[in-house]
Amino acid sequence: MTRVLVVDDEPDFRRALAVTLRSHGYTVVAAADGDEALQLAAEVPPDLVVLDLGLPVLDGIGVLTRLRAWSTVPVLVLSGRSDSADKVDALDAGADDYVTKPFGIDELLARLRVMERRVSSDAESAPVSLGNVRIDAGARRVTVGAEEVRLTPTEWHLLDVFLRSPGRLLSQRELLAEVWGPGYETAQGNLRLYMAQLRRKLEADPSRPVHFVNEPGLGYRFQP
Amino acid sequence: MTRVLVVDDEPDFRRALAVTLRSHGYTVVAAADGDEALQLAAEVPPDLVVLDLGLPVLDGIGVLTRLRAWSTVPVLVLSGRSDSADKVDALDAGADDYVTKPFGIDELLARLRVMERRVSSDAESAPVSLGNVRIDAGARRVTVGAEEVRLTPTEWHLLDVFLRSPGRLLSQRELLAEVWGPGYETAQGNLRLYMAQLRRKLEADPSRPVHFVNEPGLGYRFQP
DNA sequence: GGCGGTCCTAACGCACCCCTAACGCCGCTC
DNA sequence: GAGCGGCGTTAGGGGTGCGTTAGGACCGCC
Repeated sequence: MTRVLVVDDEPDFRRALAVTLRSHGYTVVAAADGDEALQLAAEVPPDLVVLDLGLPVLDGIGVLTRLRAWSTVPVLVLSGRSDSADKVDALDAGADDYVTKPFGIDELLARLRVMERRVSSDAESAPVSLGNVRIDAGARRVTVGAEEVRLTPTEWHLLDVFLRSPGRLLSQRELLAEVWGPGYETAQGNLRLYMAQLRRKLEADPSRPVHFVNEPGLGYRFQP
Repeated sequence: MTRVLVVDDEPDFRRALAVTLRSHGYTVVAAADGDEALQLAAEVPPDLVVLDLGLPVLDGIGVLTRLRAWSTVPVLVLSGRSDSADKVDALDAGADDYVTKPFGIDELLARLRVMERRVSSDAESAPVSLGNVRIDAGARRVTVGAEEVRLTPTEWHLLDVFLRSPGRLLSQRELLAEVWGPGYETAQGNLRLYMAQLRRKLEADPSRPVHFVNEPGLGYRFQP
């Protein structure tokens, strides 16, 4: 299920858009202003973002800039202004698409499908096996041999990030920003703790990790 | 240099667009009809495609469909029709963006930059091969033959600088300033040390370097 | 109110990485 | 052939990052 974050300050418009998106199979999270949007995006990272430019206090470009500091989620910008300079500013600030109000809902849905294609082509979730450890991320289930192992929400969150980029080295900044949200990039002790937890539960010999390897000074790598 | 394939049947428009794109640093290949476009795309795969929908014989949607059979290159569709159904058709057929004529050239360029961002972020993980040594800077991973070689943070940092400018001679001042920061331009012993480390880990015969060559009195050169 | 579970902070060894210094070698200059 | 500067190599000490443990704060549930 694709999760969409809708950011717009007009309650009626926001609600109408949310209803339409839900009727087309999306899971919708709505925010009324920039701060709420950033907070929601950090707590439960969405798959797509629909962002209105005309927000009070923190405007759309501001939201986009701060979001892009740690996230690469596709963002579709909505705006009442069709001025070319506005479009260029938003697109160069990190937006993936720009639609001017009023717009046809069919076009918006089609453009969302384009962004969805890109996301889903990256993420494919099939069960992973490490020796006698089986990880089924979709079903939120881990079994070691015959017996089941329980993971806490934070452990799952961390494991998800690794499953998304197998073999790649993930810097501590990336991991911290992804799991604990932006602003927690300095809580390294936390990351060390949960890496130990994952290893204790998923590695055959936790003191000699094979699948969750640390590269000193760089970060951690998940080896399937 | 980003390669753009421009497909449009109107010679004047095609030429004008090509000139504009070239003046903004793109390498442009132009095609006047669908068959020529597909042939060119197959011969020398472009990084981006700008496709007019109103082509004779094989129309834009047809080109898009055949292209998508084997290529995932980003495609920006141009069209004189602003009808919502046309946009939906093109986007669902595999287009990444849809711009209606007449359009502001600034907007088109901004939208091309968006697609360019995506291509370059994917191509970030393009591994480099030196003999039986494989360097994947994106995944932070180096393998010599079958076994993996670990590099320290400073070694990676230094290697990154070389990978960014292959074949170019880099002065010691440049290297020192880039890796150790400005002010460390005199710590040449340091640089010699880490060059030795890189050679020991990446050269087949470290005492006779082939890829990391010193030019006495000048600096070092990376030969892929 | 008691209790199990989860999450976070702080502190302590230990290993490893980075830097400095010194020495031998080669090629260039005179 | 002697002197010199630049380069490659080795060894050792200081510092930092990592794994680990213990303890307390917070929340939901019985």
